[in-house]
Amino acid sequence: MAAAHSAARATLIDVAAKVGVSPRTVSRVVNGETGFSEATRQRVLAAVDELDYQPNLLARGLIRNSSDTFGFVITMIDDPFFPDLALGVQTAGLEHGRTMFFAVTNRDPAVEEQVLRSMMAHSIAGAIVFSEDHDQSKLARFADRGLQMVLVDDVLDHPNVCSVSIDLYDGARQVADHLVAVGRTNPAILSGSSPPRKQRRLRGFTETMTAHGVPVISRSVDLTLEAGEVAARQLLAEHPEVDAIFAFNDLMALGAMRAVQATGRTVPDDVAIVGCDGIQLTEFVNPSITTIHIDRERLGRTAVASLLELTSGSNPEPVVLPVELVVRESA
Amino acid sequence: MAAAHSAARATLIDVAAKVGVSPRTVSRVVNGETGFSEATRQRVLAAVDELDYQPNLLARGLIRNSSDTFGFVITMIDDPFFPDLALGVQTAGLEHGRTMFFAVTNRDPAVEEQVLRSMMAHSIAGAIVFSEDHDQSKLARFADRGLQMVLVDDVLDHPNVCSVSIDLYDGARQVADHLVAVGRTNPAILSGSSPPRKQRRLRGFTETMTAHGVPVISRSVDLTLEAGEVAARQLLAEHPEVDAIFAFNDLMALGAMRAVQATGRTVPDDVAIVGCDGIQLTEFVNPSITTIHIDRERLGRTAVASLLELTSGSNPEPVVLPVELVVRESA
DNA sequence: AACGTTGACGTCAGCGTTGACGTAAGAGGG
DNA sequence: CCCTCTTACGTCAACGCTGACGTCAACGTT
Repeated sequence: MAAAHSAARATLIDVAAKVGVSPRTVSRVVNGETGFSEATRQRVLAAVDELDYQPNLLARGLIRNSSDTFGFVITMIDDPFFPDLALGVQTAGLEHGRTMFFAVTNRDPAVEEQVLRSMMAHSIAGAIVFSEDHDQSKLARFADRGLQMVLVDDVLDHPNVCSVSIDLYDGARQVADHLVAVGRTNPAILSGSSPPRKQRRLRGFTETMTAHGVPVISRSVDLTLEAGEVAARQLLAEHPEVDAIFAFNDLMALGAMRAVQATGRTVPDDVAIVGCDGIQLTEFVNPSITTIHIDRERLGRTAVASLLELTSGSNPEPVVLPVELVVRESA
Repeated sequence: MAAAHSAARATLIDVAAKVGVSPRTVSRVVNGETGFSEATRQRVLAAVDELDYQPNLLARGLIRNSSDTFGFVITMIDDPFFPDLALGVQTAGLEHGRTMFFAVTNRDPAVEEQVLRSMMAHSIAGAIVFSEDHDQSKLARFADRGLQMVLVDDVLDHPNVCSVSIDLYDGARQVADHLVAVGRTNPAILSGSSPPRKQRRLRGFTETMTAHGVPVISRSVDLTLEAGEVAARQLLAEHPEVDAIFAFNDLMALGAMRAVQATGRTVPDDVAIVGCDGIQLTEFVNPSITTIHIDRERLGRTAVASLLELTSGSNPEPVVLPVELVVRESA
């Protein structure tokens, strides 16, 4: 079977031979260093163009012990939150000419370990990671081994790690205030099965409700539509008085809404529904879903900016992006 | 400004020194070659474990002139079709221990060029590409330079290229048959602004309708929800007799449905709506959308399988996956 | 006993690049 | 005219790994 037919890629040596200089000089021109005349520069560039020379990034990465590539690791991809985040990461990365390794862990710690190891083996410059590592020991170990990381919606105190998060405490507070303002008195929250440090939504909601003198029923469930539906059905069976459900993400909110409607109740008249993330879906279902809007693309861009800072040697401030409650029909 | 704190990674030489053999022997063990005793193997593996040795994939890629990494390039990511495809690609890739470069082109040919060049500079083994290159000259040029590619839903006759597609001609035929069966006589199709060779949906629909003696109104529009909405509004204004709209993808179908409803018409009583792809959204809107279901994850897995074949030297058969019409409320 | 064969290693070079350092020619200063 | 400095290069080694090939002891064969 024929191997890939390919005109062998031109190297520095080929370019150098063509111009009649040493490879080192070509390297200098290509990398924008100094130490060559304008005339030489022109001739080198012409040869680069003619031979369609492109630096071998593996060789460069090998001596520099770090490639220009970064990793992007997320837990799932069927929640539109993540594609939107990925778009921001990709766009910002491209603007800086960076190539990106990509992996979905399916919330499996073993997979997370595998992909981070693999990325390290490729000498990535750093990684943007959305992890659900419960104790952060794994992340800490990678950081100890020298992997620089930007954690999305998570924090870890380590010189190789910085953080980009979302002000979900405030978002949840806004939700609570809104629900109280529209007269709800028996709210429930479907919180995600995330690590406790990621439960700012839960704290913001319950603490604000408590301040209003309103008790909250809380359930911890999987972050999927199906889990939201099942949980809401049980919730309503056990607590028929519930008149508002705040879900950790929009998919769960949609699931909850279906459960509510399946019991013959009306949204929002009988039960108000509020989601979180502001994915496109929330606009198009009936009734449309009130949600905490997160600028996911901006979150991705910010993560890239922080990573570039981190890998260039400085220590970026943790970022916390603001959120906005978008009131629609469901609450 | 501290550089990344890192315990220098162990190399073959470190492992060899620890065991008391040559690096070449360690390499042999690590790569599962032959030529060492079982006792040596044990000792090497123990040292590998103890030093947490991981091969430097840049160095390996440099000598082999090809890394174990492959590229995955798509045009957009806000259409859930692509995340689902990505999930299949990622999962299958991971099963084979492959790391994946990822890029979104936003249908910009310049970006497509940039990312493919960048990936080639990283000596990727091959790429899975969903392109909208109108004339395929760019793809052909990359193939000529030696890049092995699997095209998704596209074909190109070149020894370095193979293809994984979807039987959308048949899908469109099923749609046409169904619409005729439920008594529609004035169908329209919102086709995408894709290259002609990707218009099998259009041909399948019109040819089948023609066979039924039914004329078809056709519009070519952008593959987005918004474009679908605008196009359907115009269509209904100019052709109020239209009683069925088949859209190239589900997002356009949803846009069309909104336009229909905005004119006071009812779906499906006044106008039937059929989409394509079978994204989750179609189940949850009201009315739920009849659509051609594509197994996107399988498509992704298949693409990986073909790429692995292609890069290992054989010439995989073009694959065409079957589709299934899922009849819901909208038609 | 001489000889080929096999297994289990080791040696060496080189993939393409860049860091560190060397050098020769010209400019500028005293 | 000598000395120093700068500019514009070139040389060499090394990054970590593996392909090609060499070596040496143990074994089996005639």
